[in-house]
Amino acid sequence: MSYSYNHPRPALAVDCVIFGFDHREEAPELHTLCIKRNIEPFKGKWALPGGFMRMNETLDEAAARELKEETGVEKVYIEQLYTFSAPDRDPRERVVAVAYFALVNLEKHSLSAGTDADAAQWFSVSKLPPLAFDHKTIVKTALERLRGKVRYQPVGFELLPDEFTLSELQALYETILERTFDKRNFRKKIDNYGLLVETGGMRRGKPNRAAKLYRFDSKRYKALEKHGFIFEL
Amino acid sequence: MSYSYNHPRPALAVDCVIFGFDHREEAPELHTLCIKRNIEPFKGKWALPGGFMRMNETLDEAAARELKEETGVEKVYIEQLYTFSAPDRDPRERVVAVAYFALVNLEKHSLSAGTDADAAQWFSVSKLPPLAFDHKTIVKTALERLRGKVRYQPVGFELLPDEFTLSELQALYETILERTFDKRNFRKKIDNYGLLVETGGMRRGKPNRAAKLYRFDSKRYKALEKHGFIFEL
DNA sequence: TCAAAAGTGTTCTTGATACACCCATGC
DNA sequence: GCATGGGTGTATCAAGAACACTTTTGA
Repeated sequence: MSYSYNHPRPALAVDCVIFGFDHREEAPELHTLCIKRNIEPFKGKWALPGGFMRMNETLDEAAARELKEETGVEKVYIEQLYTFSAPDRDPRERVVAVAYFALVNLEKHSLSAGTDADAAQWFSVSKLPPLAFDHKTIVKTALERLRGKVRYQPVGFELLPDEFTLSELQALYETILERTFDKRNFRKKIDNYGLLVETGGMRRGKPNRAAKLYRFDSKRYKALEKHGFIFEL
Repeated sequence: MSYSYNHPRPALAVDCVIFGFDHREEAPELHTLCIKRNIEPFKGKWALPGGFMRMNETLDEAAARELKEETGVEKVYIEQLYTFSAPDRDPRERVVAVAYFALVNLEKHSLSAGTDADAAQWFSVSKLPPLAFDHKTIVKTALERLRGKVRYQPVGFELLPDEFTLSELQALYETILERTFDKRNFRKKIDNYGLLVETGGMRRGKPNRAAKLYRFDSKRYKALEKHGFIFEL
């Protein structure tokens, strides 16, 4: 290969912050999927899944590929977050990392495909273990972005099962935004948008009244969005 | 230099979208500063200022450095935008570009330092010339980001002189958001935030009533921000 | 004295907030 | 039958929208 430009080249990595939400806990919380490194540097430490971009793929493709290879997660919401470039972020040489964040339904991805339990694990974001490289900073940045984004775009639904109850949705927003909502007002607001449809199913199994299940009407949202509609919570 | 990793390495460039606002036109508009390329590829075409990251600097530093070197612009608001990685975005070889956007006061930077008039030029964003590489996409992405950002963060002030009139501020928001505001309601809202202070000066010179000048109280904003205050327009 | 933009209040409508009780279910 | 969360309505308050005239200035 001959280079037309003659410049020093950093290695270029992608790293993924995968957010999952556990709505079944008493104290629901956001979780992040980490993998245990089995090579140096930081061998044995927890880190974000990631790897190096190939020369024939885009960063988006690299992020999706690494996500699948390292955690089995695929076909989920994923978005470029930020590019981290501190010269010493990798102890061995210059590596620039393009970070992504993904939103997944934790139930669907509760650890199975291609990873043994010791190699990948969900951590609640408030109890992260020490992470390799600058991955703690990356997670923090991702959290801030998620908090900002969730307020004016309906991305929260990506973290829930296809069918969910209004209480689950409310718990999700309360967790991410670190505040509480009045139940009646929350339901009223969601209702007004007309973006949820009852599926007919009910969430049973707990010793209390069964809850109606809803799904997010993304077709309707896309239609509204084109006419300048802005989801805001 | 010995490499610990053995991976193909793309060249890594930074490109800057510099936004300026001309409030003196009858039809005020956002402008972008472009430079004429004097090397291949795309020699003679207009392009965003930019260049390659060095191995001992961060991307932020590279962006600020290129901005200054190529346009003389320095000490302005600048923020990382997005990283572009289409494999064929540079016709010669793989170059990944980390895009930044800067907000400047157009009057202060109306082309002088270190650039001849043929080498750098402001274009209104609705009348951009054909741009090199994928720079058109980059400008489009920057515009979308600016539009989103301006609604909930007081970044618009970066585009105005230190002292500005309320009409200028209103024209700025109307231009960026492509809508109109009622003059009285706009002033009321801005007033309620208490983030503008009268400087005592007046904008004179036109055959109409002189307008009071204001400046943005960024100290007060930072204080409010810490208490969870959110600017929103 | 004229044209052009600055400046200013009130009414109405809409959305946000606050608040408390009955209902269905599994154990 | 009891503990647990599901589900609902109304009154008040604050913010947003609609709307028109007088003032100051330079030419």
